Amino acid sequence: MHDARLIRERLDELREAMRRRGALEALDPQLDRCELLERQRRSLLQAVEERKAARNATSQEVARQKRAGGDAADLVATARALGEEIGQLDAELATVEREFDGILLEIPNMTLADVPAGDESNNIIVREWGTPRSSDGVRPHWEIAAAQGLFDLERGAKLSGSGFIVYRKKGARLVRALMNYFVDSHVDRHGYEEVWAPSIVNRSSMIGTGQLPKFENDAYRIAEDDLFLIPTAEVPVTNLYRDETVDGQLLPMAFCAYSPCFRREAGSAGKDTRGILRVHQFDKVELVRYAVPEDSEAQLAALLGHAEAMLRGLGLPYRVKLLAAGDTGFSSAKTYDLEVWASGVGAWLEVSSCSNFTDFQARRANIRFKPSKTEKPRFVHTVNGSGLAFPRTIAAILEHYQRPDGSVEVPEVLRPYVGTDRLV
RNA sequence: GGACAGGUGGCUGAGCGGUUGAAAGCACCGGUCUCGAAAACCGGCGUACCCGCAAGGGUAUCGUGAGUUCGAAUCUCACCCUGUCCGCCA
Repeated sequence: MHDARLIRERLDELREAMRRRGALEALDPQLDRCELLERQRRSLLQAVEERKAARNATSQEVARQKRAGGDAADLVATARALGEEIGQLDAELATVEREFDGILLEIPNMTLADVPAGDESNNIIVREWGTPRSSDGVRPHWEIAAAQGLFDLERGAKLSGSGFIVYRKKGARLVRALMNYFVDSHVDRHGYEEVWAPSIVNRSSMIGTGQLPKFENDAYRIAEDDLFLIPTAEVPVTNLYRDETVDGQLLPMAFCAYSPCFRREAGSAGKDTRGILRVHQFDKVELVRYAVPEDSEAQLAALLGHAEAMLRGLGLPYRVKLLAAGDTGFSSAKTYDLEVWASGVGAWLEVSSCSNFTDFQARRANIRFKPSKTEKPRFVHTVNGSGLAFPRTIAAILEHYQRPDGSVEVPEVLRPYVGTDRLV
């Protein structure tokens, strides 16, 4: 969420930011409306506060006179009249604020200066690592998996519906291996605090990180309790310090959490849905960092490096893509996608999305820090990214490491976890 | 799920419906003292928003939301959360 002052003082800047996202046309009427509401809000606020001040003074006078044994009937009448006015003005103010906040909650973050403007055709490949394997003679992961019995899509569909997978045998083992390899690496080598958080969160948490209110349809909701299945561990982990002020000396803070992720993927049927590329439930290890504003870009670079280290460790060729403003997520100010090369599918698959959210989430979730004993609290910057998402990583492994005999070589770093050097 | 108890400022902890933004203590900040520190003493010390160039002024805030009242931390209702006990259970 943006600072309401932005609407009053830097609306042009906000407009330009929306233009860079290609969202200005859609949002311009809302911004105009916001500007009007902001003015109305202030004038109503002044009017109502003036009357409240008068009422407070009158009430004090009533108290004084009653103590003196007097009759304050006329004062009480004045105060009551003020009270009625206040009631009306307060109601108007509430209406204006509700609409204002409603709009503000649905305006995306402003991207940083070095993010290219425009749609995804303006994305920039920042770097590539490794040598993509030729697709010649490489079978797609779903064929290999079927041959080896690694996952069971049919029975997943029977249990839950399409888009739910049952991993079996070495497939299941591979999931567990990735979980341990990723978490161990980030905790032991990259200095993250290990976190194991709830997979179900409340509405406030979802608003805090920006999933709500705009994207409620994308989440699984437990209506009875108004709770949501998390689409990523980013939600519970970022919200750990919601409505808190942390000691500035503790920044940066770094958290690493494995979690299942649940996504309705409403409206995305048919898009990259083959095999395990887009499913309703998958597993992911998430990295989250809290930073001092001046340091958030450095923290993003560090986090990106930690995610990249996983792909290098696995020996999977990948590239780093800086997303253009129009391709950058709602809450993000800057995002790098990590894409792994899947030779069987013949495509680059997104396995991580590393973002700097600046103070956008912190303002929503009210996460602040005190720079020093004497300074006022400021909003932290939040940074996060996958390190990594499992299904596409598994797809890439199966394809990159497949051998002519149909078996799959287990990446060196996973062998201790998988227990073998070949999936047969 | 049931029965009690309780939610006050960074912490502990007072608070007859009327100068209570809220006693007191601790913590913290500034100062005096000291070679320095501690102790002692003096002063300060929440947050958000509005008006104002500023000085300053105003409003709100005692779990959340409604309500009663001229006036609510104090009364009423609903909800949320915490603790204890019972039930159930991996």
